[in-house]
Amino acid sequence: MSGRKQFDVGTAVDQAMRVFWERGYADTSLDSLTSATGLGRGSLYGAFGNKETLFTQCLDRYSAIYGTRFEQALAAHPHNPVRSIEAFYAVTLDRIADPSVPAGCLIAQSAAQSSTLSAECGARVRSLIAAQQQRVRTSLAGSSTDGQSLDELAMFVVAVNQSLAVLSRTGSPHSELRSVARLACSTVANTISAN
Amino acid sequence: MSGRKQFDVGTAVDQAMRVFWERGYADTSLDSLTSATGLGRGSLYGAFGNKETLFTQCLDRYSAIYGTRFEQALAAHPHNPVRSIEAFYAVTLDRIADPSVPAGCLIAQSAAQSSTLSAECGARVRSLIAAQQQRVRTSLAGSSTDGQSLDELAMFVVAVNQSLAVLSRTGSPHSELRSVARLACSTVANTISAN
DNA sequence: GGCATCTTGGAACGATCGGTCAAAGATAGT
DNA sequence: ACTATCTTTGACCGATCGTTCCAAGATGCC
Repeated sequence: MSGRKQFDVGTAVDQAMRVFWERGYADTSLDSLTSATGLGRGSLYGAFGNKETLFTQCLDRYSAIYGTRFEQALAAHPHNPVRSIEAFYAVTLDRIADPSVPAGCLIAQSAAQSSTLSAECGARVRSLIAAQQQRVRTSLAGSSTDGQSLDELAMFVVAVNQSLAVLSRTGSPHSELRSVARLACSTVANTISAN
Repeated sequence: MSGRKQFDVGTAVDQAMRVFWERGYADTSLDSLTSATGLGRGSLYGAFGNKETLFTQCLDRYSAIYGTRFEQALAAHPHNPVRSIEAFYAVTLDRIADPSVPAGCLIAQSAAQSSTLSAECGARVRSLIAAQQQRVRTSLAGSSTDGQSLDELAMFVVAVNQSLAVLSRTGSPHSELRSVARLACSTVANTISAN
C-alpha cells in the first residue's frame, strides 16, 4: 500500500510535536511517536531520518505557530508597551488554558533538559529563546528608557513567560499564573515610566 | 568484602542528587548512578529499594540543603522585604555561579518533567514549591499590603526564581540572570510600597 | 503490460534500560 | 571457631530503546 506518500508530513510533525511537548525529548519513544502519528517506523524514518531530526522540525513548527501568535499580540498595541506585554502573556495563558494542547511550553521543557540534548538541539533552543527576547524587545522600543534597560526588561518578560510554563506543569491554578503575569506587567509599567 | 555497610548513605544521596539534578530523572540511568556513587547495584538497591525511592530522597535532601539556605537569607533582613528577596535571589545566583554544582535547579527540572514522574513524585515536587512560596510569603508579612496580594507576590518571586534555573540551563550569562532578579526585586518594592 | 521507483508495515537488530539474584566475603554473637 | 546474618560484586533477567532492513504493494513512465 504505497507508491506515493500516504500521509501529510506537516500533520505528522504536529502530532509528534504534541508528544515531545507533553513528555520531553528523552521520554518520547519511537513507539509513542508511531502511535501518535499512526505511521509505521519505516514511514517516519523515510520522512525524517531519525528521532532528533524530527524533534528539531517540531521545535521549528512550535516556534512558527506560537512565534507568530506572540508577534501578532505584541503588534496589536503599537506604542503601548504595557498593553503589548499583557497581550503577550495572554497568548501563553490562553495556551495553558487550552485543554486540546499539552501543559507547559516545548521550548521551556527543552531548555530544562538541554543538558541531555545534542549540541545542535541545545543551540536551536537557545536561538529560539533569543528570538523571543528580540520580539519583546522590539515592542518595547520607542520608550524613553535607555536601550540596555529595555534589553534587560525584555529578558525579564521572557523569563517570567518561561516560569508560567514550568508552574503550569505542576498544576498551578490559572489564577496564580494570571497574577504572576499581571505582576510582570506592572514591572514593565514601572520600569518604562520611571524612565 | 562486607558485613557492615561500607559507605555513607548520605554521601551516596548527595552524589546521586547531582546526577538527577544534571540530567533529570528519566535520563539518569542506574549505570550512571553506580558510577557516580562508586557503588554496585546491589548496594544501591539494598539501601534505597529502587530508583524512584532514591530520587525522592534526593529531592528531600535538595530541599533540606537549599531550603535552609533560602530561609537564612530571608531571615537575614527581618522587616525589610526587599532586602530579603534580594538575598533570596542571591542564593540562587550564587548556586548557579558555583561550578562545583550543576546548572539549574532540581525542583524546577523535576517540575518541567513532572508529567513523566509518578504521581507521588509529582506531588512531592508540588509540595516543595508550595513550601518555598510559604517561606517567601512569611518574609513578606508585616507589610501594610493585603494578604492576598502578598500571596500573589510570593508566588511571583518563586516563579522568577524558577525561570532563573531554566535560563541558566541554556547558558544565559550571569549578567542577564542578575538583571532578571533585580527587576523582580523592583516589582516587590513597588508592590509593597504602592500600598 | 512491464519495469524502475517509491512507500508501507512489521520483523529484527544490538544496545541499554530498571531490577533481581546467587556466590563469596566480612562481621558479630556465642 | 562455629554459625547466623549481613553486604558486596557482577552476572543475568525480560523489557524497551532507537535504528535498520526487507518483502509486499502501489505508482508513474515507457
